[in-house]
Amino acid sequence: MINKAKRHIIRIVQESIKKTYSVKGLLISVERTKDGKFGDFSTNAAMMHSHKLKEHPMSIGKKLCKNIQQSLSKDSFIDKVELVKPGFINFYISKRFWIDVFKEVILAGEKYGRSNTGDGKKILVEFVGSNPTGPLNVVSARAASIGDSLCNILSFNGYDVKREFYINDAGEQVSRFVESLIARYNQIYNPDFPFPDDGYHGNYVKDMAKELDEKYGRSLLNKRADDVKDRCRSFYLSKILGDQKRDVEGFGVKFDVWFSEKTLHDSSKVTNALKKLEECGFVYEKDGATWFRSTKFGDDEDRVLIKANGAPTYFLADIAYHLDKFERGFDKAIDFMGPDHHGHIGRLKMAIKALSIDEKWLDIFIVQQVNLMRGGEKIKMSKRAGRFETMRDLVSEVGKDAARFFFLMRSQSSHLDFDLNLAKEESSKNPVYYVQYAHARICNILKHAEEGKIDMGGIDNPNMELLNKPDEIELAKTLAGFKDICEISALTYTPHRIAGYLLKLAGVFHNFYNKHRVVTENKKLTAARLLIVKSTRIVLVNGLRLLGISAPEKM
RNA sequence: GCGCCAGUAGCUCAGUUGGAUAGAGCAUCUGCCUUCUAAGCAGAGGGUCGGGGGUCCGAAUCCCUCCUGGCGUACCA
Repeated sequence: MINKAKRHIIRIVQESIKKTYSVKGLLISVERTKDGKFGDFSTNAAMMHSHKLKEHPMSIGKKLCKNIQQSLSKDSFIDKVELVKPGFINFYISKRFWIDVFKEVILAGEKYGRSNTGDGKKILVEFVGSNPTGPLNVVSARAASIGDSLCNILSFNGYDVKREFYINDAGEQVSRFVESLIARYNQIYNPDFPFPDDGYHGNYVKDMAKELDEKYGRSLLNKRADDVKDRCRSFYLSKILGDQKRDVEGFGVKFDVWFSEKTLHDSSKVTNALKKLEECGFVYEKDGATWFRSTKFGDDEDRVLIKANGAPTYFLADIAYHLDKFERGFDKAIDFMGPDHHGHIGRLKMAIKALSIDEKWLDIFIVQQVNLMRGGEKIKMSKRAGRFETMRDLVSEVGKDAARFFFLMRSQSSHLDFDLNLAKEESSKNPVYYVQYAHARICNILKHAEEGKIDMGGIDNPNMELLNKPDEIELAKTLAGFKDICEISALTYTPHRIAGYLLKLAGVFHNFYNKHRVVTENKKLTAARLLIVKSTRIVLVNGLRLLGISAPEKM
């Protein structure tokens, strides 16, 4: 709808330029105005080209404007064209044009807002992935909301999207965890058994040791160390991954692939990646270790790929992982990483470059930290104390909808203060309810209309001309903007725009609701207004679905 | 020291890639429920967009510089 208008206006302006000036190749842009007092669309053509044409913007604008006005046919959907102060040419669109949106929405239904900008491109989004050394925390919850919602949005725009969870089930941290677990297990029988200095202190390790004890009893005490490690490893991994999977699914996220880092090592993909880097000439040996010449790409120092002890670093494994993604045929890969991965990003991109993969193939975003607040007080998060920091506790306290919405209101790159009291509050202060309430209200109107058994003679084709109140037009314009928002949000990987849009739409609707009754004695008007309300509902539902948030019919 | 991110209303944050008088929510104040949900609406106050330069017809947005905060700067992940 908006695109249609935009294209039309661009053509008109171009023709007008052609008629007035002989200069060729002048680009013009037409934008939606952000304020209604400047009309609906505007072009800055006169200002943009005043330099090239060596003429004052207002003077150019005057000519163009006059031309355009003359060329408008009587049945054009452009009501008015005017030239304003610095040189903007503003276009006012007729009410009739906007009103058509309601029918368009109803017709498209759950498809309304979709686009095909993705053109079936295969895109892999990796998010949440973490060390399997404990329950998922609130930052993971934030990443889950953002990653999942972005995937929804990308699919909505015609991309072929896969969600992937990377399990860091190899390397140092896992060994450390196993050591901690073995220590806790031993402590059941011998309280003096030493606990490793760099071990995991959380209480869940003790709980897990108890479960281990339930399964094996004393039998592990006198087994070979290697054997014990293996058993503990697989015991705890399946346990923790099971928990993480449940947490994530309880949050409404379903991953297509749970990718194990260990399989990269086992399948020699890691060594292959190293070989490729070698072939490209960016690898050398020093001090018994194998290094990546990242300084060639602007790094401060070169980075280790194979440690002196012969074990590959996380860095090398991650290179192998991304090479694997590339070889799986994805047109694009997106990673969401935790704040602690800051330094890693640049290096990973360097490695990608070294493998002569297009830099633009990989985009990496940091999901910033979350401060949990309660009544203005920051809750101190400490892994040791194992206090309120897990995704599960968060969801059980504030609910999936509130948690997701709060995470999706903000852009992922900024630090977030998450107020638990506010998220829990069932009141006007809580933005989640604000949006959901709009939906519930609509459902109630529809129910009311049905119960009233109002006979809608000729309801099949209500007379939309009856809709001419400013609030109705405003609603139409807002609904028309949904598609643009979806597209921008997909193109810039910013799901929070959808949340922002929904808040706006809910506001416009609440305003309309308070000023006008939908179901009245006036049957024709009722029929037309029911169409408004139904189409608003569709957009609310579509938007909430993109965020993974429910649209309750009653509140 | 170096690198990345941030600094916008009392608080928490948006700002569609350079547009017009910088926007929401919370908090504060004033109105609105015999009529489809008041979890709502309308209105008011509140700003040197961290400071200073520069580019441009036009800057919160781009460039330079300084100040402040967070994080990173491992043969951890």
